[in-house]
Amino acid sequence: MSEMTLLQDLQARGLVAQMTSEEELEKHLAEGSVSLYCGFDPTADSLHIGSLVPLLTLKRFQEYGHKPFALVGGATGLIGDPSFKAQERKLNDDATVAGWVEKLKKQVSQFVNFDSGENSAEVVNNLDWTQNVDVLAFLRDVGKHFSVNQMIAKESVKQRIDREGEGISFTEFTYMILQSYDFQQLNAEHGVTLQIGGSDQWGNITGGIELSRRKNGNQVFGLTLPLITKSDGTKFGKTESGTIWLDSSKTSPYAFYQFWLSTADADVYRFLRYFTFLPVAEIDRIDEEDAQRQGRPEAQGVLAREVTRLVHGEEGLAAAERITQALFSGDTAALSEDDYRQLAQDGLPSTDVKAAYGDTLAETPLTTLLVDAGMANSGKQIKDALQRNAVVINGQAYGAEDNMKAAEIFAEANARFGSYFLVKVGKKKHCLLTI
RNA sequence: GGUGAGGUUCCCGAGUGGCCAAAGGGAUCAGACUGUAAAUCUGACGCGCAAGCUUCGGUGGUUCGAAUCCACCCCUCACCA
Repeated sequence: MSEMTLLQDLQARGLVAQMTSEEELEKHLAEGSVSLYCGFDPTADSLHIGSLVPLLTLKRFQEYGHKPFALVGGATGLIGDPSFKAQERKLNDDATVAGWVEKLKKQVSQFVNFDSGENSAEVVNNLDWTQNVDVLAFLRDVGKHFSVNQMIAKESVKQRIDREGEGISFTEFTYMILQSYDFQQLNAEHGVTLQIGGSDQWGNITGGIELSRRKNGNQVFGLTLPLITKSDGTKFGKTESGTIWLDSSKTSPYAFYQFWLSTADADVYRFLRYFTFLPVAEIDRIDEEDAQRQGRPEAQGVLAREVTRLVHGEEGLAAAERITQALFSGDTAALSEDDYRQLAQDGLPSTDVKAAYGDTLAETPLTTLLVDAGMANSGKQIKDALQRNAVVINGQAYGAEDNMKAAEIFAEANARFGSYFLVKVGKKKHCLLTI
């Protein structure tokens, strides 16, 4: 890491979408430790990888000596951010949101350091300063600073206002004011002078800058991160099996690792810049070397390792690599009994066939059994796979005629070490069945 | 409150009495080719191994037969007040 400033590093990584006055921000950051914040709204019981860039960016700031505040939106999560959302969203009830807040607090805490003296991180909840504000006071003291004319001109709500067939409720429309109030409060109470967020947050951030200037008389700054896009135009962070969560009980380290490993070539070097702490020069070197080499690039492996380590630690990474090695090396016969036991513990989906079906195993079609095991969404998919010899159990491929032969297939004689069956459907889906 | 437009299978979107489990596209899954890529080609794609079963906002009705017609209700949007 040479003489690069934080901003230069962020820019080299493509991590800056917009910011307020580059020169002044650069100067401000050079003056000493800056307190900054980023908000995370509880919309589920875990964050997903969409929040990873902001989380890692907080960490990047902290590594440069700044003090990060992770804000969990106990209040804003009750309202719902309309920014660039096509539709009005359903409200979640208080208790649910409160539960999510607690989980997010823990999750967010993994990424920043709470024990680094002066610039130790803090976690705050905007419910703390909003729940007791009374409506009239809010309207008079805060609302008065916002012009509806300006608010409806914001790009982030434009499509909801202009577009045929959609609309926006007053509740969601007010979201921007709440977020602005957060910034102003954090500025007043904790000396926070910078807010970062996704590029969709720009409108909300500038609102807070304006409010801090008017109410606190302080100049504060904003910086947004780019929307993560994929070259094929599909949405980042989703796979066939759903969202990639940061919580290991929702997305296992193995599945997480696999997600990154399957990053498209066209995206992988960009993602290395976004999601890892590897120096940009190092990433460029990997890019060049991959370009020279025939066959499989190295970048996906590096990306998967780095990000899995950041989110799930060395242990999670080791588990993910163990499973990957076992399943994709092609040599599953070489696995020891201990290895099989380890696979299940490491997060390879597993089912106890005997416990689940017992005597009815003989009448259970493979289609049902494998759907239950989570290998497909419907029996049709398994049927299709069977017809194409894509169902492989302990190295043996089965066809459509074997559909009703579960009892024979899962006989003890066929099991590895008397109880394990490694099932593969297609090229990438695996699970462990035991008897 | 008034007027108008709508609510179709994961998404978009056709379908206005039988030929509709419902066109087309996207997404997704599987196969070939590969690098656990991309692109391309092939097949699948409501549920069910199958016989068969259940869908077109909801409820009732008309009809031999309804996603399609009628009534009421719910929801969304736009404009007007």
